[in-house]
Amino acid sequence: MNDQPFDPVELLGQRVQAAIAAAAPEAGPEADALISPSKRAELGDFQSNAAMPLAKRLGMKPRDLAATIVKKLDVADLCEPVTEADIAGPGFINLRLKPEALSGLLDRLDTPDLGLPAPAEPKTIVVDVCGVNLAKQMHVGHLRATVIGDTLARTFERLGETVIRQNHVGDWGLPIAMVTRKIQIELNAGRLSLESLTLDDLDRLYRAAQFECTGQGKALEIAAKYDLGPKVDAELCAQHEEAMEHLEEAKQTLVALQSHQPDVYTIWQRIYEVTMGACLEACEILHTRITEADNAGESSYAEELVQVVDDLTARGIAEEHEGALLIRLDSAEDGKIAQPCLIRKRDGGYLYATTDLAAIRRRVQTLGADRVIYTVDARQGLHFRQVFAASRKAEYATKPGANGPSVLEHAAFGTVLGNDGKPFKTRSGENIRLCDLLDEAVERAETTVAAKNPDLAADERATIAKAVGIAAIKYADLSSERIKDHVFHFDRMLAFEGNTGPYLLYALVRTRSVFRKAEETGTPLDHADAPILISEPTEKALALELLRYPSAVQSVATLLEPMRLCSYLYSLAGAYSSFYDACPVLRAASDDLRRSRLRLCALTARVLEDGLEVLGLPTVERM
RNA sequence: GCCCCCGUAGCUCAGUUGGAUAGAGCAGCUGACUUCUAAUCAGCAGGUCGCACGUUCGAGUCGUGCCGGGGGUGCCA
Repeated sequence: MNDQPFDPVELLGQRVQAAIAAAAPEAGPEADALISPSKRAELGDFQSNAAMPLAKRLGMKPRDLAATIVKKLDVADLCEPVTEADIAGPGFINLRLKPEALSGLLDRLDTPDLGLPAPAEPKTIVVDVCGVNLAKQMHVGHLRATVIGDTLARTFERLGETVIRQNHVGDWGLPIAMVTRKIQIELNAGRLSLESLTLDDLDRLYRAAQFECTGQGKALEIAAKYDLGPKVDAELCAQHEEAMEHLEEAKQTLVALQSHQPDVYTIWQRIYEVTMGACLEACEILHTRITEADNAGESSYAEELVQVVDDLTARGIAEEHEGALLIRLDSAEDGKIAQPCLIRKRDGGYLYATTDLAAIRRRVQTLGADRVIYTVDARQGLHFRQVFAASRKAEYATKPGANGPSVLEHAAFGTVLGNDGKPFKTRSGENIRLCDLLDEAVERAETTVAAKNPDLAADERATIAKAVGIAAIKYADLSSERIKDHVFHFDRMLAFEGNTGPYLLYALVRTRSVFRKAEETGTPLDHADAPILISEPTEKALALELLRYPSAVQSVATLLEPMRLCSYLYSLAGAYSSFYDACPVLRAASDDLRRSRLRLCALTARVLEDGLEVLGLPTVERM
């Protein structure tokens, strides 16, 4: 009974398609009806643009074809009569829904799943999120990888797919060995204790270790390049030798780490604990569903790298070049890539591409991914093109028994900029700690909440501020196109006006407050099965907006653009605000009208709630 | 050098596979609160869609070439 589409675009699409088939059989069954919401509300609710491209293809006059389509069109149950007068411009066909048809469609949307039924055969989607590194503070880049990744994962969960989040923690390799060694030295010198180790300690020591082991090498190169003289060279050479010694020790530490030698491994475990503790705390504060269970760090692939490289060598996928091992991609069918994918260094060490190949193998072949999505900085673009092509060449991207490779996608995001248009950093060029950023957002939100609503008790105000601050910061990240750089601007995201998280939270609060008020005043609330009456323009606009919800969620999944849902919810919130302003609900002219409007409010509330849940924004009852 | 991304109102951003008069918000201006939360709504003003050709009945959207900004580029991750 509910198998008919409720989405007017789909429904009218079927009818127009049938009309096209009757009007121009030679067009073929694949002819698209090209239905979209009308650009000009005064001309109709929906329009079909099908006649123009089709007429071109068939060598007909578009208006003539449109006239024939209109003649064959059977939409009497849905639309106001469609005549030649509804053909406009070069051949647009304007369609206007009958009010009772519109309320019928809303009835069909108003089900527990809100028009998004679970698929018969769920797909398995792996989403790579977070991208944290051991011993380093999280910053705005991690914010994007975490927030966008989690929202994409939530979207697929909402659509009923099987979702596996993977936190590919950078927890292995030489840089980690360097900091491990550094901490070992500090411990032995009594300057540090494992018990009281903090992420700030780690962050500081990580950079110190980097500097010790590599810092001077670059300086020497520069000195040589600009010929700074023998004294500078000698000085730097001495330091360089020292760095080489440090590096050598770090390599030994790496070997010790790889063989799980207890004294070193214990330190590594503690580093892991401290870093991941902070990371998971941030994930929780950010209202994501990322947990410890999603951890699948580089260290978890350590044992697999030898197998992978042996396998690739044995099958001739990888070849040796000047002592290094690489996979050539310049003849690959799926996009030639000039730069080969390097999987083993001359010194025998593995690279991050090696780990990523092992990760694709596990994700597709063991976890069974039909689609793997990487929410990672756009600057990694070439790397992922290489790794994706290499894994397809090696058939690691193909599920056992499958015909072709699973879909591998880099959901690339741009850089977060400061007000000056340069990457978002402190004046001295340091990364700003994510936890400080979140604290500041919540603090600022609390100030505003206190100003707007001074009557709130302190604890409720704190709860609201937390939700508003986090919603603001997340929404700012989700509401523009992923690939574009975006400017981080506290005042704008927390302004509570315009296209912001707080505005959406407020819209939801307003839908809820109607029901609270109704209860307070003893107004009857029996609206569940009330017939929806569409009379006022703002009611109609709201109804049309509500019907777009399922396709908005779908488009996030297709395009991997949470912005689609943000725009939709913003537009829905706007439609609701206009409706709320123009149409009295509790004081409506009749009981029927009040019940109809209450039902519209309830449906709006459910769609808003559901949409905010998909985005992963926390909500509140009052603001 | 080669490759990728971005360029739309003063600012921040939308603009579905090419469709009607390029849309929001902020800032500016004008109205609306003894009223279901004004954190709102209704309206005004604001544009050489980086530039130039091309394809098309039709280009912000597709193609080519420039200009400007950013990023990447086989032994870091």
